[in-house]
Amino acid sequence: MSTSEKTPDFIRAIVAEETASNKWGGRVVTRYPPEPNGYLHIGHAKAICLDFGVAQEFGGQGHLRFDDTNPTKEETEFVESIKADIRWLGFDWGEHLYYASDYFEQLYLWAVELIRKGKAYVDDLSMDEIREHRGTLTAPGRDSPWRDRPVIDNLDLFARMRAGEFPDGAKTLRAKIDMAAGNVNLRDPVMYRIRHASHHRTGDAWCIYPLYDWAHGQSDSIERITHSLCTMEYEDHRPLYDWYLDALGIYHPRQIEFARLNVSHTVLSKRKLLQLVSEKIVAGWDDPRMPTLSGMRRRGYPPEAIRDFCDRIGVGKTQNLIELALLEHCVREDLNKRAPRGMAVLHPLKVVIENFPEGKVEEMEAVNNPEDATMGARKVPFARELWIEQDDFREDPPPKYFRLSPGVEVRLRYAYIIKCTGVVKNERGEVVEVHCTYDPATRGGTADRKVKGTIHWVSVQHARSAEVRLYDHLFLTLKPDESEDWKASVNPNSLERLMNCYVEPALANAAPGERFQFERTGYFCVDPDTAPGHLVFNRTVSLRDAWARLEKAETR
RNA sequence: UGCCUUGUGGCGCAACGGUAGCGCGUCUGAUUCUGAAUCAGAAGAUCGAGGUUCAAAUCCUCGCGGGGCAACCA
Repeated sequence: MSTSEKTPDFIRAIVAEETASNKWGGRVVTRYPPEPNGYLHIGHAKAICLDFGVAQEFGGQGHLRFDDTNPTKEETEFVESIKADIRWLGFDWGEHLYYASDYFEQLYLWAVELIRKGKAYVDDLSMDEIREHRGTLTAPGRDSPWRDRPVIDNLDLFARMRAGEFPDGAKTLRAKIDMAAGNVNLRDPVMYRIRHASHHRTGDAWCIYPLYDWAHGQSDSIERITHSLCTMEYEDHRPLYDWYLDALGIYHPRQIEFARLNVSHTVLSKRKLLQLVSEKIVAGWDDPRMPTLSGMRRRGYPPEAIRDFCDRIGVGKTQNLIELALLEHCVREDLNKRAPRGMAVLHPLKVVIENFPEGKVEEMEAVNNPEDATMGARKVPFARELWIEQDDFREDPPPKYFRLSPGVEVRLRYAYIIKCTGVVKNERGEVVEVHCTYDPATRGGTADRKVKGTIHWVSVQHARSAEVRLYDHLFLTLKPDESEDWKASVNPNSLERLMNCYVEPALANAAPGERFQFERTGYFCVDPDTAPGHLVFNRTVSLRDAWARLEKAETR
């Protein structure tokens, strides 16, 4: 609904315009082209939502194409995780699953064609020599001594490169463009390198592999992509993208670049993410603190919320830093209307209701989701001894504290109004038990007596114990990336494991992946570490907490 | 001292020569058996200087500032 009223971003505007002018014969075809060398993260989600979203909105088709041109870095494991993550996000490539490696033969033929046209040559320069000849950002490069090798020799040498006659790095195939170009990408870019390495899909069929620039545009062309959307760092590559297609005279898609996503309090570079995992700063790629899709899934972020987020951040060309708070807002908004409620006590404190008969149990009716009546209600057992949150009792309450304290009344959610009559302390003077009396006339729903506070609880004898993992920002700083020593700002308290929590019995059989709102504390998701007799919940995101703000403001 | 790109509230995105608007965040207040949600309201912006024009965020100059690019990575 919101999208229909929103003015389209510049990419959708271009697509709409070109659709209106029938530039592409009524087709809209996009592609998401990951390299299978790592896990997908929220930044990739932006690109995926854009690529598949645009195709969907214009009645076109989105392709998934693995850009697998570098056998030394890519693995099947990543292919599978990427497919799973994209499906989980909610997108479908239908029949259109492709691999750049499927096009190796065609690419080879086209390379031969460029050689014949005098637009490519075999170079004997070493990697270092090529770099040296390339010049610098401000100084032009120099031609390779092999640049004017006769076509016939180039043809012969290139065939022998493919045949495996030369060792790794001995020769390359280069496009003959302009060693003095201001755009460094145009200084005779390498098209093929020799790598005697086996590829995750083509095995040992090849020992020469195309580079990104040579593979990408031609793959787009083969698939008859209309709009090839990529991030800004490829902007300087567009002239080369266009050059190859024009030199070949084949179908020519339009490349459009947009700014990649940056999110506060985290890092989104594959290298850094890998470091977090390999240095065991986090538990793995799917650690709930990670900005990976697998991490967010485990944490309990719904795919709908992530898509909504990608929708709201927009698409532009300027450098951006999206506040994590926006993502959290999207998660809360989605979960608020869908997550069933439950009561759980994270930091337990025992309450004894002195005038409630020992051994007596009452069943209280609790609404499953006040936002959605169709989700029904459940029974919650109530007895003489209860667990409440330590934060919900203060022996010496500060001003505006609406919860339990000596002589003060609060409502127990869905149950009775109770009044604190006294406390029991241990030898260290800490309150270990709170004594109360209840008013039988105030049972859930009946009495309309006003009390300032309502707190949640769990019956001691019916409680199930659980482990709860609380997460905070992985980094303390807004832009950890900015610092050379980015790991210094890792939040030492980003994970807090509470081993001694109690949840209401209705939650006893929750299955991994199920999401709940624990009333007054936050949204939680059952972790796969859950085993029979051992419940584990991840806090997806806390509820907004006006009291915490107030208290924080007072302290300052 | 090359090439490409970009400057609108704290953050992100609109306004395409005609009253600068939206979302998040922040702050009030109402309401509430979740200090949640919801509702109402507030504060807060066009990088600078010149021009063109009745009128400029928008067009033109000149400054200043961000980002990217020199793998046989993608």
